[in-house]
Amino acid sequence: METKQQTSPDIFQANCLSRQVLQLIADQWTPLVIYALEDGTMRFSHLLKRIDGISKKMLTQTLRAMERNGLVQRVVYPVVPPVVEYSLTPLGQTLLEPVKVLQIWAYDHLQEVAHAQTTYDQRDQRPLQAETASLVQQR
Amino acid sequence: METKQQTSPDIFQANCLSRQVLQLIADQWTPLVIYALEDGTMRFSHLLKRIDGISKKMLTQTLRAMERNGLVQRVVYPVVPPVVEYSLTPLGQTLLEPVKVLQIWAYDHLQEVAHAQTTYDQRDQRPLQAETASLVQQR
DNA sequence: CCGGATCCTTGCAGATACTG
DNA sequence: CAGTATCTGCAAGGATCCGG
Repeated sequence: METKQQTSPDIFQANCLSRQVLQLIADQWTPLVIYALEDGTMRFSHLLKRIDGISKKMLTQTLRAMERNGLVQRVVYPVVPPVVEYSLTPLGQTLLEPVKVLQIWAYDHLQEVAHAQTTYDQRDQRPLQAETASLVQQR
Repeated sequence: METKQQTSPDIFQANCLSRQVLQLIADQWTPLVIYALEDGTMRFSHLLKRIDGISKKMLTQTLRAMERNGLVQRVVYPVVPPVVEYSLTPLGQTLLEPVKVLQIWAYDHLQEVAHAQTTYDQRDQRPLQAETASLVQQR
């Protein structure tokens, strides 16, 4: 009972905290928002224009979650019309590097992924049976 | 005509290929599957047990997508009961490093995220107006 | 029995309209 | 301008059945 369940060292456990944290940033928009805020502060509407394809609702949702997780800071200026500015917190800035690593990977392997998809879609229904199947019979 | 629109250099464009590739791996389960296959080949049922919380359907779906993207190789042994083994392709192995970077970040910043969440949930409805608002009036 | 296809329910995401 | 509220459609995801 000395090792509490709450911080399972095994990321494959559902109750593992690092897994839960990982899932906070493993969604469609969070990496893009982080990347968009790299240069500094941005207004809501600017983010909305910058990140092509995101809806107002999704941006709000994503920013709220990120704010809750301490990744972005949200500052509201009580003027009319309202001005709301978002920026990365120091914690959020530490995510820039990991996110960039992912982005660079994506860029570097565009071709391979595209090629793999084409190949897969072509062979389509071909089963690709293993010719070494006989080896496994003795299981 | 050599530089087609399909490869927009700006990741903020929806038609940017690197963004589309990025979204292929930015989901709940793909990073975990990659991480689970680090050590080599695993059977479907083993993955299912190892990755706590994933459903059979989601695992199938995730593995199919990863196979299509060239990240994993799927080998079917036509025996009864069926044996299906999955392993990372060379391309998939190049993702191990980026995924690990993310996972390490998550582990390193557990506390900060948890603390930020607690703080956020406590102040809850407090608006946190900016006291520097007057500066902005002149916008 | 294992892997996965099929149904069916539920929650998520988009569109629109409205408020401060 | 920066959200919130409501409705609606679709797809994620769980439970169940099926083929081999």
